[in-house]
Amino acid sequence: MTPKPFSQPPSSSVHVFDPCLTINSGQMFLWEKIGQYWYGTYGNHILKFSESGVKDDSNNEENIEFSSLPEYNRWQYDVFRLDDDINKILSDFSRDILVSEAIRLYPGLRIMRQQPEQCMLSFVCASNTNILMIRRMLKNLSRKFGAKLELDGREFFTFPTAERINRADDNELRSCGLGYRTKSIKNMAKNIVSGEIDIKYLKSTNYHNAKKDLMRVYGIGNKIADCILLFSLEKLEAFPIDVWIARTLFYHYGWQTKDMKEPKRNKKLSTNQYNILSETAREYFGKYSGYAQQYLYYHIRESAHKNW
DNA sequence: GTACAGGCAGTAT
DNA sequence: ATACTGCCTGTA
Repeated sequence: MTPKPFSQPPSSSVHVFDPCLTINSGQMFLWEKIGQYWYGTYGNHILKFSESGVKDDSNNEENIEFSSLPEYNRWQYDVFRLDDDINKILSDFSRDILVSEAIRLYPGLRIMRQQPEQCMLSFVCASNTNILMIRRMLKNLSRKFGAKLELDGREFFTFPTAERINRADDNELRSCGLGYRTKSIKNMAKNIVSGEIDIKYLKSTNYHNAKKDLMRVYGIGNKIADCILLFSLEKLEAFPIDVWIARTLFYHYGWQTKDMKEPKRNKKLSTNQYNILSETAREYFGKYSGYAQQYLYYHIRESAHKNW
C-alpha cells in the first residue's frame, strides 16, 4: 500500500482562523451560541467570546472579545492553538488535492486544544453513537455533576471532574443517557483518580507510548485514543479513523488493506487494519496528520450534507 | 417493525 | 490475525 505522491504545488496564501467554523466541526461538544456570544465548557471554566469582528476584519482577532469564568487570562491562545504555526502546518500537506481543496473551502478551520480530563471523559462516551447524542450525554453529565455558575444572567454548568464521576452512582450516570458507556466512563474516571492514567506523563511521552497507555483503559480503543491524543495531549500526528475517514481512504486514496473490499457498513476496521491505515496516513501527511484529518473530515461531512 | 449512528470488548475460529 | 456478536439510546 504505497501512498500516492502529492500532485499539487504547496499553497502560499495566508490562513486566518475562524472560531465559529472550528467549533462547528464536531470536535467540541459543549459549546453553544447564545445571541452574539459563544459559550463553552472547558473543565471548571466557562469560556466566552463574541462572534462579531471575525468576518469583517479577518486579518486580526483583536476585536473579538474573550472572557471566562473563573478568570482564565488569554485562554484563546491555549484553546484555539494560536501557538501553532498554521502556515507551516498546512504547507506540510497542502499539496494533497483533497486536503488542499478543504483548506481552500474552509481556511479558518482549526483544531482546538481541549482540557485533558474533560476530553478523556467525553470521548469515552463517543463510541457507537452520533454527535447529537454525545452532546446530550455530556450536557446531562454537566447538569447533574458539574458546578453551577451564573454568567450574563444565565445558568452554566462546568464539566464534572474525574473525582466526581468516580464516586457517582451507576444509575445516576446511566440516567444521563450513557447506556453501556457507563462502565467505560466509570473506568476512565477511576484510572484518572488513581493516577494509572497520568496526564503529565501522557503529554511528555511520545505518541505510541501514550496511545498504548490510554488503550489499557476499558472502553478506549484505537479511534477514541487517537481523538484524545490529538485534541488534548499534544499529539498532532494522531490520525483518528472513523467510518467516514475509512471510506475516504478507501475510495479517494485507494488505500485498501487486504479484505477491505467495501467499508460501506457492518464492515468495521480490525485493529490491524486500523494500524496499517493509520501508519500510512502518518507517512503520507506527516507529523501534523491530525490537522489533515480534521480538514478531510469536515470536508467530506459537509459534502455529504451531514448535520452536526 | 427495521436500519442506522464518528466503537469497543469478548469469544471462537 | 480475522470474523462475528451484543450493546444503550434515539431518530427516520
